Amino acid sequence: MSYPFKEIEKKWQDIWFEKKSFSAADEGGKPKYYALIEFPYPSAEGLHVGHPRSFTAMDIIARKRRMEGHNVLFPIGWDAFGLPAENFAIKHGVHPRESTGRNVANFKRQLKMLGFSFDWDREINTTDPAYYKWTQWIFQRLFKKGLAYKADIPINWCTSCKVGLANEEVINGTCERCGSPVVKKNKNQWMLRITEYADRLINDLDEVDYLDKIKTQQINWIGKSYGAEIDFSVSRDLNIRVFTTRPDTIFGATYLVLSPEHPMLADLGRLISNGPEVRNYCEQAKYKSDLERMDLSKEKTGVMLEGLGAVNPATQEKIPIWVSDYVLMGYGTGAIMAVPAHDQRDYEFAMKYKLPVREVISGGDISVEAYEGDGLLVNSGFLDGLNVEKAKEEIVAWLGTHNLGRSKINYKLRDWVFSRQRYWGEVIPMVQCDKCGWVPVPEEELPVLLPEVKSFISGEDGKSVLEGLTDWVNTKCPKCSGSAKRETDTMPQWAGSSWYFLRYIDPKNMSEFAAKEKLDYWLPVDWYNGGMEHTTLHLLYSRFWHKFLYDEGLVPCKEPYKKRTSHGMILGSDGEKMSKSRGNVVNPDDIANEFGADVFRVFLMFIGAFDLAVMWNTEGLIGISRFLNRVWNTVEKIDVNISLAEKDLRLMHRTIMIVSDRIEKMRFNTAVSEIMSYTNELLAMTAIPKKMIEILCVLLYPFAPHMTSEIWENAISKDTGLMDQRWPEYDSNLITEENVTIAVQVNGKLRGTLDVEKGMSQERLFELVIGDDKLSKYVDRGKVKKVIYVPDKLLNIVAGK
RNA sequence: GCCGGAGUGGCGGAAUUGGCAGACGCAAGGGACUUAAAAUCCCUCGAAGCCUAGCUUUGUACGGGUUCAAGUCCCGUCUCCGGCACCA
Repeated sequence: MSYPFKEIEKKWQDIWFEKKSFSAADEGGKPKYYALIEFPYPSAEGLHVGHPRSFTAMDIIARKRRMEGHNVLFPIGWDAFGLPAENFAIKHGVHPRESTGRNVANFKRQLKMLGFSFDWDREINTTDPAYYKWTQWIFQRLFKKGLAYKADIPINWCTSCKVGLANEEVINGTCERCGSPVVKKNKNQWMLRITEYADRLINDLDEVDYLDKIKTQQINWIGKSYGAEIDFSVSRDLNIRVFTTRPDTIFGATYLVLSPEHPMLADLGRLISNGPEVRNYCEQAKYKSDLERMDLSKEKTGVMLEGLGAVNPATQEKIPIWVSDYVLMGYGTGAIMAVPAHDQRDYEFAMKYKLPVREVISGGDISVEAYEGDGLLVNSGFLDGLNVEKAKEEIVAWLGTHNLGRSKINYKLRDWVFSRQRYWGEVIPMVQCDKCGWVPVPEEELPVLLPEVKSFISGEDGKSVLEGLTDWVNTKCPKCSGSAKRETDTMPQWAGSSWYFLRYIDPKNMSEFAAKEKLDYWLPVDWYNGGMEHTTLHLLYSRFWHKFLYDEGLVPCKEPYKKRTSHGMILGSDGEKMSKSRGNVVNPDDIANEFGADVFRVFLMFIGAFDLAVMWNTEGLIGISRFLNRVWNTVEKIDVNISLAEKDLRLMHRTIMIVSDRIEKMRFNTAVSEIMSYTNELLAMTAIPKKMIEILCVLLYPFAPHMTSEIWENAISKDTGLMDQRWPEYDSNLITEENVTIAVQVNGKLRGTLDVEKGMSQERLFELVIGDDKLSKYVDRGKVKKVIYVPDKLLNIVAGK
């Protein structure tokens, strides 16, 4: 008979909710512990099974920490601004506030149904004016410190969403959300100077405990590289400045290449004989989508600036200047010195346009491909005979003394495009005055509320909904009271999520984003788990904001998250990403209804290694369901009169050790299998000492809190609740068996096992082998060359033939 | 192309630092209980072979190597997944 999970789960959820069992106090004698999961976007589809995978994991940590005597903060909220709600509004005319509200209610129901130990008193919502007031406030502080600025730059423009995208939202030249091609478009945008923090975002990774691959991703995304800027003279008063990481190859620089967007092209136009051709090429580059421009397989294209040349400062040779879209304006200086012998991209370009290739590093075969490795310098004047590293130093010094160049560090990381031409986001709290320029809306007027609108459809020309609200847009300058216009761009979804973990600390504070004493108490986040897909952008952005707030003296620590882990995705049973169109979506409601929340939770932890992607397979649920029923049935065998035998103690302590360890290492699948084995052992007994059931309840409680709480109440104690129990410590004297099984090998081959007492000597063991009927036949005593003994584990007898 | 990660029975997956490969679970087969079924419980379960109470050989993507001993370490190859991608 299966246990009545419906009643039990409802009962305990009500108790927890009514008693506020998981509300965190902002002080107290206990050590604090801040466990964080990524707050979800409340989509119309409801909870994805990937959410409870992460939530259950951190819920296990949170519940275990409470039992270990910590004051635990485990909060939840809603990252509720964003495109889907707005797209829904465009389609159905429903205000995003309304649809978002509905979705939040549904998510809440689902999360409660799964029994997560969230502190519901601290629930936050990024679309709540009381929340976004502070998002706007932080933006203004960034502005006041010169870290937010407007720039007229080519942005990524999604042709379908009609919205500017951050570089990070462009996937292979297409829009991350809708997959449409992305083109360049000039737009005056708010930018955040994240590049100013690039070094600190790399260096401070030393202080935190993130998975190595997460650190690597952060470092690679920032993309720091060391090189030099070098000036190539074009005419008496014109220089082209290039950035290169290989200044050592300067003697092999046989031409220069400018990006089609390079500002200098306007000036150079007058000096060249093929101006129209060049202009035409640049125009075309502009209208190419990123998809086309980034297609690596395509042949490189370019146009030479005819009648013009630059002087290679090392060789004094006059070399041609080209324009090509393989050089990007957004990196370095937007101009390069091309060294075809030692850069594959330059090599391909030189081959196509029959440009000279000059070897300056020996070691490769430049008739086949560019050689990018190390070697001795040749054809390089005073650098000849040096290796690459030494030559770099020499040439940079030489360029410096002749005032032709200097060493320079560059980053792949660009400043953060912070503007969106959208309705459903935080209004950027700025006003533009003809006289005073950009002026922040006075702090006491924050938040700038998102105005009500009738239609959510943006203009054909990419004009946003807010731009159409003339009454709202026209306002007075806070400084001079002259006529001024409000900013109509809104913030990206990354804004609200860049600081939400701070608001949890003091969610209802009306006068500050969070009180200092509370921040001092709770920060940093002790453990933050989330999806691998957020380990570059969200993590980088929120670290950037946090560092800024630290510089402002508003938070007590440099890094927001002490420890960061990531869970793998849950794929459909077909091994594909779950999606409506594939029809492979699993609805948590169905699972909870049929099997119960506890089975669902334990199953999610059992399904596979936590950090790897797993396929959903419904069959496995039956195994977990049986397991929990078996646990439920253990109480029938409780015998309060029998005491613990030594072997029971050993089993218990071993299990405590392994389960504790596996939880901390997030190897939940093996923690569960260990509890299963323990349960199997218990059920094999004719009578079970009560203590052993107690331990079973405690160890399983973080995974299956409802049913273990019920068992505890029914069979262990009515007075003290399970959640108030102490997480057990193990006795290291009791974790090993007294008797051990030794694997006996002859010449590395397993020939049998021997059960002996612990700590037996090699000599005695060897005699036992010789005396053993089954084993002795493999060993010819006279021919034994060597015996290898791993105490209490293995004996390997090496013998000649 | 570059940077990560993975490849183990019919399936999901175990195997702290090299030390009994296949824990735990699913599926399957057999048995008990039952009028029957479901549920539950017990047994078997990588492959091949043989003189079949057992024994032998073989086996962790593929090919080499190191070692008394390799799923684990080293070299090379293939496949899959994730991230980045003309970043000079």
